[in-house]
Amino acid sequence: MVNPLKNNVAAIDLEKGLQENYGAFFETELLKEILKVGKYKRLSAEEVILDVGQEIQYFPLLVSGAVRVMRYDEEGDELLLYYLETGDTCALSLSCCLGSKKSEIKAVAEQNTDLILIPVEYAEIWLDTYPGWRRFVLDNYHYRMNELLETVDSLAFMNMEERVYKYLKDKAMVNHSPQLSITHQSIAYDMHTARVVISRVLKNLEKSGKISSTRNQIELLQW
DNA sequence: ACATTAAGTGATT
DNA sequence: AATCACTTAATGT
Repeated sequence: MVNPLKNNVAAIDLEKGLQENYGAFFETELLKEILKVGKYKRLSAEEVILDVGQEIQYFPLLVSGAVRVMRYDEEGDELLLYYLETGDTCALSLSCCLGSKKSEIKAVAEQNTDLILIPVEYAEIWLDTYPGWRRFVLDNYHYRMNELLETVDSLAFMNMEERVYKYLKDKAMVNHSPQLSITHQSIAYDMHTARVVISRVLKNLEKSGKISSTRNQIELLQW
């Protein structure tokens, strides 16, 4: 049985979240359609939204929070690709759905996150019917591509210390706080390297006054 | 008090 | 920059 009260609350959240974050870009008709077919969803931190090999059924619109998008191999070694923040969507989702392919990535909630889920069949049709939607999807594609290039650049051209520092800055950015609750091990995981390497690099960053750190806690002193 | 987990270090490749 | 082997420090029960 669906609880009508709970449903009602979700409906209000959906409308509010939609208006605040997307009201400016989308046509009124489109907003109405989204209200009709979109589903509101709350994710708690570290909840897995999508995993490799999963069929993509929904197109996500971030309303609050952040999502990290990562790649991993057979041995479970991971690499962080980029974050999605409020007002973003995962453009990869669309390219996947169009070819009805399975997901190439894993998406995990970085914090508690609210999103609106659009069934893919609508997302595809709207490309033709709403210029605002098309613009939004293409822009997002562009942003994600740029972030991916940034990640590739950091892998190819930056040394470990620069990479770790960038990682910390990005993380502070999406979490809106220079204080990060994180272990050396989990950084190593995200950056696909060994914990000892991270520990040593962090020590250097600390010596040069860029961060301060204690167990499970790193603070960026300038960013 | 003891076990577990996080972080630091020297030596080697 | 990665790996090994080990130590030390912080924390949970």
